[in-house]
Amino acid sequence: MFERKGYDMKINKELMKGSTSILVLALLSREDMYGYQISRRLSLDTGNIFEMKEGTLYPMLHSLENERAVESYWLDAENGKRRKYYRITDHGRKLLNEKQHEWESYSNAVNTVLGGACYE
Amino acid sequence: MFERKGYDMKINKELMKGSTSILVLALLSREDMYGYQISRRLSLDTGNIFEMKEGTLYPMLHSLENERAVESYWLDAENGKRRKYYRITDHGRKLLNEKQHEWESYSNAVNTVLGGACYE
DNA sequence: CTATATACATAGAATATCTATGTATATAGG
DNA sequence: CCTATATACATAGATATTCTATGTATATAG
Repeated sequence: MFERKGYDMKINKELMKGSTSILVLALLSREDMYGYQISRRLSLDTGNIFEMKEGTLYPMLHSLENERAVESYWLDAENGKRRKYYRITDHGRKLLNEKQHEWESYSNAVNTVLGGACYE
Repeated sequence: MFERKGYDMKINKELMKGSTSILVLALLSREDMYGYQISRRLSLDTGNIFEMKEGTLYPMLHSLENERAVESYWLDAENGKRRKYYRITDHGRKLLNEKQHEWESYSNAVNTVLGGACYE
């Protein structure tokens, strides 16, 4: 995660904590997706800023399912692979909405503090 | 941390991870401060969104000092207490600058993904 | 036939923050 | 007078999240 190709941009992995599930829920709010697709889409949408590893993504999808924020179903792809699709639930949408408000409060607060920073 | 008074707004504590040191460095970039003052200021500046606990703040100040991002010195206050002030170093300012760029990339990426979210 | 991409999954390591606790002094309230 | 609260520093251990490493399996490209 956080290995930008070109000019080895490295973002502190810890920044990611707590917001990964928001990202996944946001993607699923638009369309059903399967795990591998989610990880690809995240890299694509963010110019490789986020590269969510499978060791992070799959356990998270399972725990989102446990808390009834998403539901899953299997489909066979034309390429011969089995794909486990995830669909967001009403509860999941509510959760996403809450998390988005949290994120706004949080990022505004960080920007407020950083806004006063002095570099020399 | 993250207990907003009025309408028990609770922000996922995990969101904080990785950005706490940026906040501390940003405050110190403007003026020397002591630990207790930093924790108060953070609460004040962010409307109680951030309430950095002492168990988080003091160890972090120590590790920032270990990596030479800050320096400390003791002063006696007029109220009879001893205060350990922290001063940011040149290295610390460089670090702050880098971390701020990381934060921008990161928050832009999150906003990009959230921007496409659909709530019903 | 071997490497790579796709596709799912789990166990254990690493790390950051929190909770809980400790010390000590000053001040306000009962 | 005594106790609670605020100030001010500090550390040990619990908790939680993500990462690393590894595993399975199939299809396709070279």
